[in-house]
Amino acid sequence: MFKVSFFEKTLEFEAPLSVFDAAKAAELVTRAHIAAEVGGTVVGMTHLLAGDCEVKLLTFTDAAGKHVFDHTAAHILAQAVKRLYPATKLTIGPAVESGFYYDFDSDIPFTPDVLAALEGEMKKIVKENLLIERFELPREEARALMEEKGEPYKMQLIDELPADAVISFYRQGEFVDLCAGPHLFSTAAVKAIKLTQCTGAYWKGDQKNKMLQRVYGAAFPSKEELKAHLEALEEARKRDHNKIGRELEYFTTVEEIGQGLPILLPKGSRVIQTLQRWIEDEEQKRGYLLTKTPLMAKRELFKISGHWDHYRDGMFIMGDPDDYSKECFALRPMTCPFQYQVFLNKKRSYRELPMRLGETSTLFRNEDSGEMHGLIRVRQFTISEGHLVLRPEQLEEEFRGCLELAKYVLDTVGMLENCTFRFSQWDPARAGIKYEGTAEQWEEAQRVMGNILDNLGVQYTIGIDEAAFYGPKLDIQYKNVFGKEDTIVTIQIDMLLAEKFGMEYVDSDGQMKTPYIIHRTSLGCYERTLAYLIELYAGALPTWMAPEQVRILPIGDEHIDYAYDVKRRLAAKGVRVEVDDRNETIGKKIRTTQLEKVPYMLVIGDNEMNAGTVAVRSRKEGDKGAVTVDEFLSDLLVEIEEKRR
RNA sequence: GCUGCUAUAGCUCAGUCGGUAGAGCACGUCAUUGGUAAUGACGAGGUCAUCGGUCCGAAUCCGAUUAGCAGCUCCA
Repeated sequence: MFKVSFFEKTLEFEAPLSVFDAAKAAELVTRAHIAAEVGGTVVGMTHLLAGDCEVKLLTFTDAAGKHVFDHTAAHILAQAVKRLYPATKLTIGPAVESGFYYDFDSDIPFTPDVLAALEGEMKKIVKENLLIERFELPREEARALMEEKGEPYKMQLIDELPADAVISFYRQGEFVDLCAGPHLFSTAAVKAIKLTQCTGAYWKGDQKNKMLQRVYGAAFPSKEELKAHLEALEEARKRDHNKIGRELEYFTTVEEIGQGLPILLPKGSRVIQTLQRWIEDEEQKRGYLLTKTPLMAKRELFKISGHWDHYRDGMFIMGDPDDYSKECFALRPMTCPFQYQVFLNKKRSYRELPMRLGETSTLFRNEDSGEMHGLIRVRQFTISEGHLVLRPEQLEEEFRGCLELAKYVLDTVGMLENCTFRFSQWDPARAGIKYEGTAEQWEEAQRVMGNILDNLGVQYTIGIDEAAFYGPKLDIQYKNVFGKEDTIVTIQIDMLLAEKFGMEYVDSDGQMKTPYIIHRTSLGCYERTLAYLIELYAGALPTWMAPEQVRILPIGDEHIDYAYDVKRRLAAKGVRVEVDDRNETIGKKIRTTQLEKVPYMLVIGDNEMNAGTVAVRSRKEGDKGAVTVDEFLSDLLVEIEEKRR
């Protein structure tokens, strides 16, 4: 006898039975139940229960249930590929957030036509209602089976499994795949499938390995859900900064200037200027000293910093890097070695620390040609850079200050809700290759940083092998409208570079000490942040940062002079305002294209003139009726000052 | 850098079998209309991304380059 608890009710059984049968006995199972969680492990409905356990039934709406569903969809894809292109070699095919993918090694390119054919074959497989069975084999037999099926990648995967691993397979019809599972009961539940794209991906994610063909897809229990998913994707595309950022004239690119070198048009420039002035002022309030350092330096500087050894491929170098009879310059990829010179300018006392240095810093990185993307990944960008030179006991307090500033800044622009924190650590296996310094130094820096993060109550994930070459980082990750993640802000502890540059201060006991350094940004890089703001607000930026805050619309020729008078009054207070007099007498037929991107519109006509007012139309609140210009202006200035969203 | 796709007017796109280029919107002029997504007429705009090849002839076929997109790898 054993007990199976379904939370709602508990039953007792004598003989082992499947989750499905147990749930059926409990009268809990429906068609929607596609998997289960038994004692915290996700299993299929055919999983045998033989002892006391707690069972939670899963549907597609549970993340774990969707995962099982998508994984089965990936197997159906692989089966379809093997039917239509038997020579294809299978590799791996997991479920991912956006659905699933499967990587294939095939000589035939999977063009859109091929994907359509595969989709058709997948539908057949679903109709065939193939039962999905799990079986386990000892290592040698597992290997032999994969050899017989002609699957070298699967053989390699088997060889790499730990000695005590259970080697399981799943069979559906004629198709067998090495897989840990779990899976659906049958192929029939996967009612709606869309193969979205085919791209390249390296085997095991290693650039040195063969490039495979990755087919992405999405699958749902019903056609309606698939349709809704595809429509949501379409909506996200409408917010794509790379599309609307160009349409709304924030930026453009020019073939002759080159990849990753966007032109910021007047609107984009104005937004960035607004952000930059705000950040510089905010940092000044918080005790930062402003610096302005060169955009380039001789190779010798980067040799000291270590960039020459660790970052040379990512730098733009002018001159022959190997000819030491001549000068060789490089554009700066980072600000650190330049800003350190500010500290090194004279002998420093402990009384001067913490020294907080801030700079709006333009950097140059020679990214690989396939990496560039709109304003998000570029070769020249400007960052709200800063370095804090500290006594050891100031580390925690200053780190907290940096984190508070970053959170305040991200919260103000509205991005904090979509942020997560990542504690980026080194990988000891790459010591001396990617990372400088000793294991002791790294362990110490990471211990200190871990303590600080825990003391501050920061919820973070750990990213192994995500550190900088000189130290661990706290990366603030931003998730965009497509669900893609990028680092927006980073705060790093550096125990190495101060020593390399000979940075020292005289401590209270008269001894020379090496300071700690925090590298940090507050708003990250302006171009990338602008891109995310455009997406976040679908181009309709909050008033305080909008490139055009007010548009004045005179109705009739006789009001044009007054419209310009109102414009002068607003502009004198720093308001970004335009008059639209292009259709001065058109009246009814005023073009309103893109007007929804401007926070306020002032309509000037006879009614308003008689009352000495303007008719205010707010993007957010609609028609606000007639108010005097002074009232409108004072409310507007308060809204801008408060940086309301 | 890698795999796949793409490039025709400022934008969105037609252009069949290889025979010297087309629409709508936008833009300009004139006329017309007094309140929030589209008045009418006329006009201007393209070395079909660039370079090379095949051909009597290339927007169209082939190759290279450049740029853009998706993904991989890398990264703020």
